[in-house]
Amino acid sequence: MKAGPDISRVAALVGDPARCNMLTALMNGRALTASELAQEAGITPQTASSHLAKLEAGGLIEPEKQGRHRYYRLTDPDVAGVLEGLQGIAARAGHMRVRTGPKDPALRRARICYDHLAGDLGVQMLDSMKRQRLIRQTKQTIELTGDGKRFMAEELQIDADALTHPRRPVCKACLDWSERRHHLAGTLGAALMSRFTELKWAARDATPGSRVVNFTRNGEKRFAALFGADA
Amino acid sequence: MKAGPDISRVAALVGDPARCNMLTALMNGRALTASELAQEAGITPQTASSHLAKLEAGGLIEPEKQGRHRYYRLTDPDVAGVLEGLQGIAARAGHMRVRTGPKDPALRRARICYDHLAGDLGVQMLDSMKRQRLIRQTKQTIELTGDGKRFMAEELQIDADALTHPRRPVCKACLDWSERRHHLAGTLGAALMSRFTELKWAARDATPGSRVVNFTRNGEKRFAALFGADA
DNA sequence: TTCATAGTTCGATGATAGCCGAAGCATCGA
DNA sequence: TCGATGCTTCGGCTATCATCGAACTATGAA
Repeated sequence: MKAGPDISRVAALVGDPARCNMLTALMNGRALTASELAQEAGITPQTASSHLAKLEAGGLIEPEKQGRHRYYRLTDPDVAGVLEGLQGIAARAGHMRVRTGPKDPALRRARICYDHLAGDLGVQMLDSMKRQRLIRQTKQTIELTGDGKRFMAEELQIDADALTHPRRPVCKACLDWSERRHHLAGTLGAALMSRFTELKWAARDATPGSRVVNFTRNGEKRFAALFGADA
Repeated sequence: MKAGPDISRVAALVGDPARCNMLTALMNGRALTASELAQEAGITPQTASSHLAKLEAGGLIEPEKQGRHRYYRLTDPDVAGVLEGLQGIAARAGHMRVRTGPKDPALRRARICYDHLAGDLGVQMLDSMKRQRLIRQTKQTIELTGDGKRFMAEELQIDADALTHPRRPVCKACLDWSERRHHLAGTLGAALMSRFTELKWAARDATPGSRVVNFTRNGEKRFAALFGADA
């Protein structure tokens, strides 16, 4: 028996399916209202209120009052990091949630994972980048090559050297749950996603809280030209 | 309701106090028998057996049969990483375990966290570096100063400019659970640890899987000269 | 003021899951 | 072969906690 932070209390908070759904819904970084979170978790507002109070007391989420709404967001990127870590472990153990309701092909195809592109297209992009030797990935490391830097600058006007960040790696392999393979996270992953948005190749779905990313017809073509299966 | 890795199942495993005690006991990297873990968690062997089966099914621990004993260890450094992350969040929220009795003082004093120094000495080092203005840390950022670069080059023959890595920041503040304060991670943290090893100031404990770091008498003196409380 | 919406508090209920005693395997030593 | 030890399975007890209906507070709109 050792002294230390009481992990189990925090973990128990995440351990309830309803609360976990709420947290997962917040992983895209946006703040959601209590009602939205209740719906997301499939529970009544009363129950949600109780859960939200517990999550707040546990330091996992922070409220922000705005009019008669109460917006909640994850306290901290560290919280999102732990949740991602749990996702990785769960995926490896083969514990996937059973899909209920209509399966959402749009969500499988392209969605936001925190701030970068995930889903079929996200995985496809990283695959293509490796095939084109823009990114080199070994078992332990993943990094942008010289070719990759040039490519980012010429094709997408992204200055890779400007992406270094003290608390975040430029490239990070993020396990994609729908594909069970990696897609690209890190500051480069985020930069790519925001460039796609700026170029109006893609936009986040208008539905509040949705993580779906819709590509325009033109955007899909330009994306395929750079990162298509034959590129 | 979305599909995805079932975080809540994994989190619920950690969320039970008894199981959490077991996992914490395994965090030093050593493998323990079922009985030892039962005692560690303060429960009977029957109950422990049930918990261990669940943890194994959840992919958090792995058994190794040896005679009539069954040794368990954490599946993976990733698991330890998630546990450390949870510890950080719990510590920040002020949720500390009440049970005291520092069973492994060596682990508290100096241990490996991934590839860098953690524990009392790790925290002390970062503190000292900030006091000497080798590192500047704001709420959001942490970076090496000019003085810091010179110090690294002159005192430890570490070329800070060579430490830039596409996937990893040079400096990163990592929350230390035993001290509830930050220690230094990132490529610089790793470089320092490997330099200490090269200089034979410190070595990882010989026990397989152990995370304890043992400083030599001379190493401790040299370390204190650079990063001591009065330096 | 009056109504509507967002959110919370309270109390009762019911299911889940941790817990242990007892008994059952499996392995080791003699 | 026998007994001792380590561990697991089974069954029943109990406590916890998620859940919802109903009632309450607070903000905003008409």
